[in-house]
Amino acid sequence: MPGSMILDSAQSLTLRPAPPFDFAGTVFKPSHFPSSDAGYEAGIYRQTMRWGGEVLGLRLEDVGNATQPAVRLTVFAHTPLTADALAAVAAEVAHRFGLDRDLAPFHTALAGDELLGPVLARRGGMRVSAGVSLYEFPVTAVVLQNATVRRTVRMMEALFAAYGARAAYDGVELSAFWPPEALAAAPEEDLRALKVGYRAKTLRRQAAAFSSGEIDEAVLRTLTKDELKRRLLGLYGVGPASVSYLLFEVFHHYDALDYLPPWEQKIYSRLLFGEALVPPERILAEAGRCWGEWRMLAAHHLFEDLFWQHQAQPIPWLEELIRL
DNA sequence: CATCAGGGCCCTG
DNA sequence: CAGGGCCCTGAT
Repeated sequence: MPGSMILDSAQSLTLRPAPPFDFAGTVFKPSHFPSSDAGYEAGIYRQTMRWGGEVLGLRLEDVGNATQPAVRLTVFAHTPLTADALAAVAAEVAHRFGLDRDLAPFHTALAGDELLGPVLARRGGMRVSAGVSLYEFPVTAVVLQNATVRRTVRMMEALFAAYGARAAYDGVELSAFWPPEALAAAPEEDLRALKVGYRAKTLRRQAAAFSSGEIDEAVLRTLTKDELKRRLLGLYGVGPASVSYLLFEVFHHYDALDYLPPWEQKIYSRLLFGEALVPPERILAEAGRCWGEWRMLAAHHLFEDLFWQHQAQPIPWLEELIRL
C-alpha cells in the first residue's frame, strides 16, 4: 500500500438534529465489528469517506445539549472544498447518520413500552446510522457471510490493505475504502489471495454493478420499501439477511424487520423471551405486536443498548455469541 | 487426524 | 421450495 495521504485542509460547520438526540449512540454502534476506517474515542467520532473521487476525513463532535442538539462536523481534505461541495458532504453526512430524521414520534409512541421504555430513557435519540456508502455497505455484509467476527475483521482489513488507502488527519490515521472500479478490475485470484474465498466473485460483481452506474442511489431513495427491496435483492450476493440490513441501516426504513438471521435470532430470543432459542416467526410476531411500524427501530434500540451494557459490564451469554 | 458450523446466498432439480 | 456447495477458521 502507498504511504498515507495527508488531509490538512479543515472546514467546519454545525448540524442541528431535532431532539431527542444521543450523539454516542448515533455515531458508535457497539454491536458492529471494528474496522480501521472509523474510530470513536473521547467523545469524538472520525471516519474516512470516499467522495467524488477524493478521500475525505470526517470528524464529528457533540457540541449540543438536550434541548438544542448540535454536531460539529469538520471535513478534512487534501485541498479545501468549494462551498457547494462542503454543503453536499454535510447533507450526505446528515443523511447517513440519520440527523435529518425526527425520533420524537417514536418516543411518544413507545415511551411506555415495558421493554423499550427504560432503554429510551437511557439511550433516547439514538439514530439509525451507517457511515458508509451504498456500495460500501454490501461489502461489509459480504464479509459477514458464513464467517465468525474474527474472520470478518481479517477479510475487511485485507481488502483495505490491498485496495484501500490510508489517510492521516486530525491526529489519527485511518483506512479508506477503494472506489468500486478498483475491485471490478481486480482478477478474482488476487481477491482470493486475501482469503475471502467464494466472496471474491461476489465482491467483483457488486463492484461492477456500482462502477457501471447501473445503481443510482438517488433514484433508489425515492422508491417504496417493497420496490427498493426488490431492486436491492437484484444485487448479486444480497439475499434476505443483507437486504434487511440495507433497508434499515442505509435507507432508514424503521419497519424493516421481516426476516431474522440466526445470530439476531439468538440475541432477540434472550431479549424478548429470556430463552436461548425461540423460533424466528414468534420473535417477528411479537415485535410486530408490540412495536408495529417502529419494529426494527425499536429492536435496534434494544440490541445496541444490550451491547452498550456489555461494554460496561460483560454479559456471559452475549460474550459467547460474539465469537472472536 | 476428521468433521462441522459460522452474523448467507446462489443455483439446481 | 428444498438442499448442496462454497472459502476459510477455529472449536470439538
